[in-house]
Amino acid sequence: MLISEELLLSYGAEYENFDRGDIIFDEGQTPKNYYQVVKGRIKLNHYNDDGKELILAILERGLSVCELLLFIDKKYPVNAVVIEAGTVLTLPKAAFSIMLDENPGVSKDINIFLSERLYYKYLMVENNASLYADVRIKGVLDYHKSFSKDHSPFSFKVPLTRQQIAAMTGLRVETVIRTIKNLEKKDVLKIRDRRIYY
DNA sequence: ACATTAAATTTAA
DNA sequence: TTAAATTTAATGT
Repeated sequence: MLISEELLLSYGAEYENFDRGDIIFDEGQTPKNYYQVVKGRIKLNHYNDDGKELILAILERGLSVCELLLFIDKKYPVNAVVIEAGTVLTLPKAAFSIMLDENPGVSKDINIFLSERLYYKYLMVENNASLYADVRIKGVLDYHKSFSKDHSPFSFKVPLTRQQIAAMTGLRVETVIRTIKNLEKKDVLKIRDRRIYY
């Protein structure tokens, strides 16, 4: 949990429910709120000129949605779409700012969180520049596993569909499927009931 | 080595 | 019971 729910509520945050497919904000809109996922999952995406989807991030419980936009005066570069129904805590930008002023500890937590995200973003970009599909896919898997505590092999049940992995790596679903099967042969990951364990 | 297209099958909403 | 996701195969770049 990035910021405790009690603290957010005390500054006027409100719970909002979303269904699968709902849009929290669109690309080009001006950020007005701080959002924190309480339940469900949200993807940040962008469609390039061919109409191909690029997924920038998938956010789950405890994570905030594009919080970096609250510190600068820019428009959203991505859409936020709900992929698993749930609840989001919403706090207007002004109240968020006051909360930070009055709670330096929270401000520091956000710094750490942002730094960590940026660090893994570097790794993702490096991996995605690779010519090899397996390197790109492993980059995504490592990135997501970095959120889990257990680092032992095959302990992490990857919460992504093949299509989502494809949209994050810029590969085709079919390539993702073949590459994942090769990685299983090489004992890099395991597949049980179609789910990937890494 | 990967993309594209098409078609079949499995799974989830 | 439709829609979405996964898989295999054939063919193209």
